[in-house]
Amino acid sequence: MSDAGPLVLLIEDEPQMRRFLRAALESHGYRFVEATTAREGLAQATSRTPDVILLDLGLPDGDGLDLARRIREWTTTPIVVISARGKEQDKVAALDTGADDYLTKPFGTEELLARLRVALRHAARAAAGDDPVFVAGDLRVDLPARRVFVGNDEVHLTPTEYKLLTALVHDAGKVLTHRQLLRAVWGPNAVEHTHYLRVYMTQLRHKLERDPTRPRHLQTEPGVGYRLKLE
Amino acid sequence: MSDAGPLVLLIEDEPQMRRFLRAALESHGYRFVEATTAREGLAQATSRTPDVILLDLGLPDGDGLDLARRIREWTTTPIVVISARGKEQDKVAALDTGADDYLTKPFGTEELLARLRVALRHAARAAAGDDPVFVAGDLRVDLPARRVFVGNDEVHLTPTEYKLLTALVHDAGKVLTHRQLLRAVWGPNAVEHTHYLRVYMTQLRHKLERDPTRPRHLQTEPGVGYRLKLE
DNA sequence: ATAACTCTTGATGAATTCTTGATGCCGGAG
DNA sequence: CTCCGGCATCAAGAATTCATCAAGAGTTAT
Repeated sequence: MSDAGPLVLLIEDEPQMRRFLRAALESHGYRFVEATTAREGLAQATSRTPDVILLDLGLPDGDGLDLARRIREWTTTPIVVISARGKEQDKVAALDTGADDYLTKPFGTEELLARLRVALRHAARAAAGDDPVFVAGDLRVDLPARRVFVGNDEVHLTPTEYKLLTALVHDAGKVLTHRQLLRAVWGPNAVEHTHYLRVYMTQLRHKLERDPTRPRHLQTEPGVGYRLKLE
Repeated sequence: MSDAGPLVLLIEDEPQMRRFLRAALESHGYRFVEATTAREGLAQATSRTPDVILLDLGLPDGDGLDLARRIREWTTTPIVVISARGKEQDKVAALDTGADDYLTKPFGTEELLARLRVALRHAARAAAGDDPVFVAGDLRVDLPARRVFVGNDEVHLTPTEYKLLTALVHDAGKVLTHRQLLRAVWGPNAVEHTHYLRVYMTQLRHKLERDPTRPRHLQTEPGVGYRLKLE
């Protein structure tokens, strides 16, 4: 966080609300970027890496929740949702999707700013060691771009392969049990299908390891699970 | 990762609201402690180290905000404020004092629970960085990552070896009887198979001790059991 | 509708781990 | 001094868990 003020990404399509928010932020030393669609919002989130994201759920293209989910795939940047819908169900859905706070319109400037401060407080505390690009040896996983490289070559992963890899990246260095991985990739109902894991680990190794027989990154912990080796 | 459910400290004096919250939490697998005064709340916060604190601002003795401030002096445990006062000014004051969320009465059970989940998510992420690691001399056991080091070298343990070691770590310094260890590792049916213990203690010593003949960590208590020496 | 890609599932040999018995050591008791 | 019980160690077969190949089912894109 530079001394130029925290950077807020504002994803909002209504011009009136945008003007209101712009005024509130500007007068309090925040820098901000704007986006008026979900697509644009996602692009800005990846390219500008804001300190906090202010997201209106009622966007013209696609669901705001979907956007939140997409963003949460690779970053923990706080998302503060603002919405006209005040139903409890809406709040629960947004918060469980990964939003960190939920404000119902209309709301006061001061409350908005206070909740933004809370979000930034959290972000500051969590910021240490939160690199959206994982690197270990010749392996590089770019979460925001959803791309994977070995050396200089990009490798294509299927959706399942990628999910498995991100699960490992998320707790890189730690041992993840079979159950943990299965739950993360195939959902809570597949917790017993250990065989899936074996098949996909072999495929991942064939794509990511120089010598799949002697894995340097994707290590198996016999009787326990797997882990992604750091360094 | 205890499966007993997160521990909530509930600081609330109104009996009716307390009953409501108790029901909401209980039916969702939370454990909780209660306090009805600020003084008691502070005491519980320090002694029980809850995962999240649910704080009503309208306490009989002293200001709830004061309590929040006192708690924030030494811990970042999430504080979710619930209050009858819905003025913007109140919210701002609470949030800036260190509260992580602010709910105005009346509120729905589902929203409360969702916001609790958010708070716990934050706490979990904040805690993820620093693993509680057991250390004794050159022996280091990182339980969350399931990794064991001797000096700077990581050693690989089989599931059974690791279970045995964690049983000893769990009561480090104390003597564990043969029966206790056998029950912990092999289950209640193997309580007689003392031989298992000998075999695995030998293996553990070979992996963890500089000189397996003269163990510095894994000490045998003749006729009783074994213990992991602290230091 | 077709083709290309992805996921699921079964079969098989390889690798690791667990169990079990045999053997030797040491100190105390007879 | 010798025997005995508790302990440590070694090693081999049994049991479990893994890696890998391949084929058919299911999906998605064109």
